[in-house]
Amino acid sequence: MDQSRQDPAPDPAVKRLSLYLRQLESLHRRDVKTVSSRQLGESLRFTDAQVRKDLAYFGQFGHPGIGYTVVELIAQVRHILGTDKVWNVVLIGAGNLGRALAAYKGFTAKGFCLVAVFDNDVSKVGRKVGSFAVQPLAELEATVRKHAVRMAMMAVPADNAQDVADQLVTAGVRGLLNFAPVSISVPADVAVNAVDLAVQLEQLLFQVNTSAASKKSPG
Amino acid sequence: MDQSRQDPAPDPAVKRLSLYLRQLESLHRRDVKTVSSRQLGESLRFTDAQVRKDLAYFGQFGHPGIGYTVVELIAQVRHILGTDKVWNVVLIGAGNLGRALAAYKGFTAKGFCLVAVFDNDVSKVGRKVGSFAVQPLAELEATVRKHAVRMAMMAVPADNAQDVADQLVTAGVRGLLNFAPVSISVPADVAVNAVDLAVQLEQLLFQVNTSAASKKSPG
DNA sequence: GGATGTGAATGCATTCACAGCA
DNA sequence: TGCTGTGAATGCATTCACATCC
Repeated sequence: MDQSRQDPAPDPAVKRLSLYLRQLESLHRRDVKTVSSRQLGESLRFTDAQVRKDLAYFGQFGHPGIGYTVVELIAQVRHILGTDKVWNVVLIGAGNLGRALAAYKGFTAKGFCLVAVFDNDVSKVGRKVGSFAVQPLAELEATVRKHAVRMAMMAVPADNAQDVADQLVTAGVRGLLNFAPVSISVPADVAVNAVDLAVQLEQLLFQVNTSAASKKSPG
Repeated sequence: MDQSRQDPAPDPAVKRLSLYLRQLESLHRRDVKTVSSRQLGESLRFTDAQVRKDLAYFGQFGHPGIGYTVVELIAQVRHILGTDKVWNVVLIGAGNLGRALAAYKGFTAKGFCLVAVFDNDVSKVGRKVGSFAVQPLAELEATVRKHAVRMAMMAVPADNAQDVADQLVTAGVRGLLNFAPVSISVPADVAVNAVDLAVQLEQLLFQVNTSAASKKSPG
């Protein structure tokens, strides 16, 4: 299906790929035509060797003596990540965070398309979130099938998270972006990516207090 | 200042510490008294050795033959992370995401205290976000000083992020939790932790498409 | 000269395996 | 027996350094 597979492609490299893409898109908006591995890495605080090796896992995209041409590399990275196509997603949870996610422009800019919003709270069902009427979870499976949804964002209370995850898996969703502050269990063929806002702040606090600062998590 | 420092404490271990704490608090709510390294790690998909080594970086908290006593370990981990004290934070950005963050209960549950909300958009200044009237950034420095604020959450547009970061640093803030989809530059003694929602979804997509699934980022 | 791609070397994190204690 | 704490061994990611090409 894809071109030049070699090694299994290390997981940390994939995480950085998204950040490279973000930089590249920024360069493109500023009409920059080519970029070197050093330039691409510097604002992210990655070494040039790191950038080259990461990209080389997926193919040979550079031009010796020149660097990488921005539009070309953008296309390649999008293809690798899969964002050269549009993917439908659903959102579970119409609380404060859920509504913010529904309104977030960044998702559509990356090619994701929200197709429905769900919540089991009867006081929320039927209310509008953006252009969507909140649906009960009973309608999840039908919507997932109809729109070929493979990913869901979960912005639900901790107590409901496992239950909601189970329903999503049953409905056929293959990837969960979990904002609830609990770890959830899913079958091995389902992917989970967790974003715990309080944990992020907690980790920042540790960095601040040890004042080692200016280390990991660039962005 | 703190008890048993040995090695510089590996960064990945610190990231997991927050997750251990989350599990421990959950166990405590269920009245569980003691927990083994195996039990503590299993729902997070960490090995028992990993858990023991991580905790051992900070001291000797366990009881051979028994495990760790939950309340004891909670206190220790909170002390290590610094969440045994209350920390004041400010929020910049009163858009959709900002308002969701302001309302998020998870922060106060961890001991963080939001003390002010800022935005430079004149249409937002003065409006209420929760119990806070949105202030202009001109008032940032005074508020930071008054409440001894060391950390800020940035939920601002990408174009303003660097400018806002600069102002926060000038005002004396030492840690930034950045939700804007750009990398920002700060002095070496300031910590940045970035949360890019679109990047999270992008990385989930890759996992789903390679269907290797069920790997990293537990939670 | 300037830049990529990549084997080799380094460094770091995880896992193993076991001594020691309850 | 059950479990921790920890040196030693393993495995993996990053960095180095250089052959190669524009």
